[in-house]
Amino acid sequence: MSGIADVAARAGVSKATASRALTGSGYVSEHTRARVLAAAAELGYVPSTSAVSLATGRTNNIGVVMPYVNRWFFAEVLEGIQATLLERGLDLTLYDAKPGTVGRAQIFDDFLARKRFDGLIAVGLEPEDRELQRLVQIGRPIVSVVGSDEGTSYVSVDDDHAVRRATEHLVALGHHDIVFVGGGTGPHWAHVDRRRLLGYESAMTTAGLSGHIRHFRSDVTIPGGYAAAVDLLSDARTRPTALVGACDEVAIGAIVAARRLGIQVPSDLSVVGVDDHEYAEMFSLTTLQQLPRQQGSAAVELLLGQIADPSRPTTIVQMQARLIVRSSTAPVDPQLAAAALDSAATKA
Amino acid sequence: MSGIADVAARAGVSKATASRALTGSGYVSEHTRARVLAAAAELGYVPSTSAVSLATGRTNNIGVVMPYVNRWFFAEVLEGIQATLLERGLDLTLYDAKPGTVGRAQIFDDFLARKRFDGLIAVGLEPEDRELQRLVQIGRPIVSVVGSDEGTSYVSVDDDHAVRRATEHLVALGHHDIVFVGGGTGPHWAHVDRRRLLGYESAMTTAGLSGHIRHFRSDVTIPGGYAAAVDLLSDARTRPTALVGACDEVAIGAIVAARRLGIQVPSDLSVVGVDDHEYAEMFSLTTLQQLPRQQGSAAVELLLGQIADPSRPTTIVQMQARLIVRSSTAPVDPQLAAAALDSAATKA
DNA sequence: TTGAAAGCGGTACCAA
DNA sequence: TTGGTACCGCTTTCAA
Repeated sequence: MSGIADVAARAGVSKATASRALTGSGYVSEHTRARVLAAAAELGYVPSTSAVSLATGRTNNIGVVMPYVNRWFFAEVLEGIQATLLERGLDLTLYDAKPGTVGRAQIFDDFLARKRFDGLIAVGLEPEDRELQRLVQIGRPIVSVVGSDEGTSYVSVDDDHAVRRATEHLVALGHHDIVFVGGGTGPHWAHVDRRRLLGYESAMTTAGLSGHIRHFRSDVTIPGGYAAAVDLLSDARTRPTALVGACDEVAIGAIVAARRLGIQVPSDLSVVGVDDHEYAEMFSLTTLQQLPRQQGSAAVELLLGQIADPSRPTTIVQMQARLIVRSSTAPVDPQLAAAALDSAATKA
Repeated sequence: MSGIADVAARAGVSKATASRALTGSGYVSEHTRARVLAAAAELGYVPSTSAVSLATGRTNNIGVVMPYVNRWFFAEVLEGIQATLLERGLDLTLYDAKPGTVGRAQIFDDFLARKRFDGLIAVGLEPEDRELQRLVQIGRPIVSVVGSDEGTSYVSVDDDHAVRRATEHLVALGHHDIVFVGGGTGPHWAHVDRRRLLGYESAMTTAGLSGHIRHFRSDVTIPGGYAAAVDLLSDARTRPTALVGACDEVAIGAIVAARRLGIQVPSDLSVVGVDDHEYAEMFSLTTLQQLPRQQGSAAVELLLGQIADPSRPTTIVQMQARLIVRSSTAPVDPQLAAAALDSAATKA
């Protein structure tokens, strides 16, 4: 528990000089610097973070706010952030702000107001107006991951492009009956899912399949996708030949459901997701890979830049998802396609 | 950005009185207290955490160290911790210490030494000796979740009991050929898995089935369980009639593998896990439920107690897992049992 | 019951 | 290049 005064005394210099030597700011002769460093090492000196913060106004800590930590995407982003901060010697304070909880209100009203951080990373937050206002009030740099239009810098994957690409892949395989699954089961859609739905719709329209546009709501989890797919696939008459999951979790749930129902993937049903989830490989899932760790990492870089120079303009980092073809997608079965045409004809 | 001096001025009292009124320590008349509180509210006063820490020596922050944040159990524990800390108004600093990384060494050598926390919760850390030493050096209260013998307080589920119970359940259904899957694929077993293996072995021995004891190594993840099960189940001659997963992830992976191989669960193969993972329901998995959130919550309580009164003795909270029977387990098929007997006879 | 003042452990300005 | 010293913002004796 020795302080800088002890180090200074041991090195035979003043506190001021010791501080300069230790922080590397200001003039210190090589000789004294060495003495001070040695003394610090001998004493096992560790600066008091609160004293440093109080004196400098910097906390060397970054706040991370996210609504979940137990979903793959969020956990990955968190690990990416953590790893990058670690390299920079910065701490990370986590705020778990689940929508609609008192805890969340408390985080926005009390915790964030304490400003125990130099900057904030908001992951998939989708703040309400009141919350957004709070965020702004804090007056610290903010970077969002999967940001909506918060007027802050953000990094995210190009959702429109990703799902468009996914849909095109299915279209290229001859599919027409392609349904989009996701969006949650609550009253309103999550922004990400909304954007992805639009990507699907525009790809369908471009392909001249606007008449086939169909979406089916599901929680964006594996059990959610499973439950939705059981509903969606049970009736052979309305069963699509292909399915786009709002994310891999939904897609995986759908694959599990299909198998349970005796529907072969990909011969009876093609499935594509977005994420490249850790289980994607095991389920041979064709997907659009986004790299959440890199997004986390990029968010840190962006934020640190903003902290270093607050006048830096708001920046957007848009990453492109990459198509990974595994074996959950296949050319549409001619018979199925014919059947679909028939039923379409019947309807008409 | 108004400080306590502003509040004091506005309330027409001294800083000292304002501080007393705000923190609720020491004598303050009702009248002045009200005035101070009102002034603080009007100014939107928020105390500077670094100043408070510097003056009191308390950070109002808890450190959490865990090797993963993207595995179900850890994420759940983390959420439990977070929620409980939130209620208490405490911040949480996360340290993601992956075994064998430079980041981990850095955490132990630099980050933890900064002591930016009043206490530490270590989740499934399994520290090496050097690390353990560091932990002790810090001189702050520590509580472990899934603790090994660190000489600290800890909370965990009774692994031996859980797996014993799981095994007994299978034995009661007439199974003899029961294999334990887990332990990771690395050079050494994780402590938890080791304890669980022992529980399995002792249950088998008690049931007079010591000759049938068999374990199969697998990463404790869904893909890990899947891969292991594919190996284990492919050969019909060595295929067990029942399987105990070191955790639900392994068990779920095994179920997925079995289905892929055309092996019916539970008629051809009974599977039981430990956890009650969020996917357990969807896979109808019979399991021993442990409640990681509650473990996280209990860890916080324990830690806060220790912080409030450092002389408090080391305490162990051992939770009991509860058997939840779903439909991944069934009485052993008489034919399979007979076949197993035959092969045993052949071997003998 | 209240106030003055001395820290808490650093940083940084200014003078030497 | 170094040292003295005034803060940073709050808590906490101690005296009034």
